[in-house]
Amino acid sequence: MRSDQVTIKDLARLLNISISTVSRALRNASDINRETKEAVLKLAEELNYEPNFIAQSLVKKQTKMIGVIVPAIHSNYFSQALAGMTDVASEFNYHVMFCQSNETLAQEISSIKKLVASNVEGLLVSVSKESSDICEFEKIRQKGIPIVMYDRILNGFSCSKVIVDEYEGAYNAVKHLIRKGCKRIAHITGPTDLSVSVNRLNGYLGALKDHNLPIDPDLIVIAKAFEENALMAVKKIMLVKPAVDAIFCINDLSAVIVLKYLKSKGIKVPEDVRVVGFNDDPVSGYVEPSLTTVMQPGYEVGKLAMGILIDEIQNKNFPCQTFRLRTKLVIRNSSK
Amino acid sequence: MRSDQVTIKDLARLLNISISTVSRALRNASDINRETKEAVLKLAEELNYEPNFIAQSLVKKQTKMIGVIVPAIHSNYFSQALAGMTDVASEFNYHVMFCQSNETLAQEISSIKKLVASNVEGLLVSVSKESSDICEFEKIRQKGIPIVMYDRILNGFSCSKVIVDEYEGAYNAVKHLIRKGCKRIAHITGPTDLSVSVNRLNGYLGALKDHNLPIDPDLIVIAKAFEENALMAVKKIMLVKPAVDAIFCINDLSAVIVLKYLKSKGIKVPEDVRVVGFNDDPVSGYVEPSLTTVMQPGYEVGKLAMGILIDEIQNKNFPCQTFRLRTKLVIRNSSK
DNA sequence: CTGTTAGCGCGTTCAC
DNA sequence: GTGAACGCGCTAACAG
Repeated sequence: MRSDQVTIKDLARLLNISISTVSRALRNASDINRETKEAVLKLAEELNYEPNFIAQSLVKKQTKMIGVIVPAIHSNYFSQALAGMTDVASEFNYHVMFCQSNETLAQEISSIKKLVASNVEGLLVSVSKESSDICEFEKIRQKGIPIVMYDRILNGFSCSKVIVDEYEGAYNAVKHLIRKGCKRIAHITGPTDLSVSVNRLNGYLGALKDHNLPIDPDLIVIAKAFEENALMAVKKIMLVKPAVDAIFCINDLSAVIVLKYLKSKGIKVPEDVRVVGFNDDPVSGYVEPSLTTVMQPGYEVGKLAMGILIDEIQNKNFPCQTFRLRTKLVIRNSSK
Repeated sequence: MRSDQVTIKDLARLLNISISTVSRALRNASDINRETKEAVLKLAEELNYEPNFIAQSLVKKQTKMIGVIVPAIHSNYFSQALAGMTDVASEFNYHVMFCQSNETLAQEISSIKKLVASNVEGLLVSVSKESSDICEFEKIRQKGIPIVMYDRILNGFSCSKVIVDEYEGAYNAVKHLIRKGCKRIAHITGPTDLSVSVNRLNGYLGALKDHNLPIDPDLIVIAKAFEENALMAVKKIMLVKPAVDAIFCINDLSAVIVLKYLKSKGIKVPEDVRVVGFNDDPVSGYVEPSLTTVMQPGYEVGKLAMGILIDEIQNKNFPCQTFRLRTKLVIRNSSK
């Protein structure tokens, strides 16, 4: 912090008036002489006066800073969300400080502590894959710091939440496959305790059920670490008899691996097997054939979450609501 | 900011000692009785005391905050850099506040002003495609706020800089093609006033020259908006006689489009034409054939830039240096 | 070793 | 309308 900065004290001295008068003039208070006010403003302009944010924070007890926890910044989806957040924040004159949890609980906790110690006025968090304990978040709330969870939420924790309707997204993806005539639709899912997995799996199951298609447990394969286990999953799926005619994958990167494998085996997509992913990762537009996928509105999630949080900061005692944003099915060649 | 927070005042009152003694105990000062210190620490622990960062900032005149300007957060390269920055920052107990310029000068300037008004101790900036004026940055420097530029730098502005040796990266990519026996190597470049374009083009030219290959102007095609014009560029290139046997593209997304086009025309990669991209975007591992490309160490750029900036903040009058990080050629199937 | 005093830059009473 | 005085939570200089 530069020490040569002009302060209201300087202005007061130069104008031969008191500090508090300067303060009033600057803050556009009501009971102030027009002339003195203009004089102050003029001098402030000339001297390039800028209020000291830190000092203001100290006395007003508000930092205008919001902390954001992101599992992994390099994820396309989360960086979109972050973009939405920063856009809204700057609109309301808030700043965002963000930390990555890198999907570990330890980093998540230490990040939260750092942000809180920096006096953020609110917290936007998407929990790591390891997180399931709400007690750390309870502590924060007890300090009176509002929390809004986005995307990866903790069901046990009561706060406003912004999520994507993954159930509907998965449901529509599978419905699309059914409409295309698919009858043996496999699903590559993730760990059973991850909400992402559960929601998408349920959407898959719901669509099959609503269209009177039997549910074959052999067609549901767990890829524990998503794309890292997708190859094994697709191999397993392709051994099942009678043969599948579609594979709905938990995310795009898994789907890309599936596409590669099928191609290597001479299995034609979409003619023999249709494939659908989830996320609308940029990659899905580039693979061959291009990948049908479920678009999640990351930017909108970020915008909405930040909007809600700022609301909660400004009017305390906001009701906890859960907002569910809708996905969009992006149909490309892998399911045509 | 919560008002119910425990302060050193509370601790002092409860222990019947003075505020400054508490402060000393907490800060682990030398001249303090072991017993009183332990008593303070114990009570602080019990009451869950946490120092008020804002108050500390005000008196110590340091906010421990660093501002980062990123052209576009969703770019894989920049999000990597950001990750590197946050890692180093947290190691040194600094926080990062970041803003996107979205590649516009207006947003860049307003972001900088915001960050400065928030009393960041230093600035890490990668300029937008529109920026060429150094005067805004001069103003910041005059306030005594150190600036380090990374990746997209302004040559006219004197400060420490961290860049990637794109010339060498391009040179090595083309050299690799030459070693593979290519003799008619085309290049899809970008706008002539963009440093990215210039550096990579020069690397291309240098490699041809050093290997005594003629430079054919017909083989150098400008794709003004990179991938958006890549299709036109490759079409043009494929019309040239004698036919090309390799295409070196300014970035991966352009290269992917080139691959698609060649495939659609029944031209085999790498047998008929070899293709190389730039960036090592995740997409390059997924396309078919997988794409040879030049990896830029984004994470390292971020780490180094943040390290230098923190150094400059801590010891004023640091010499301005330019660090040039090396790229790595990632050889995949498109050039095998 | 400890307490007193004096700020950091600003907002907010309260008299005048 | 304006100024003096105080406080936000903390550090630092100085006595003792």
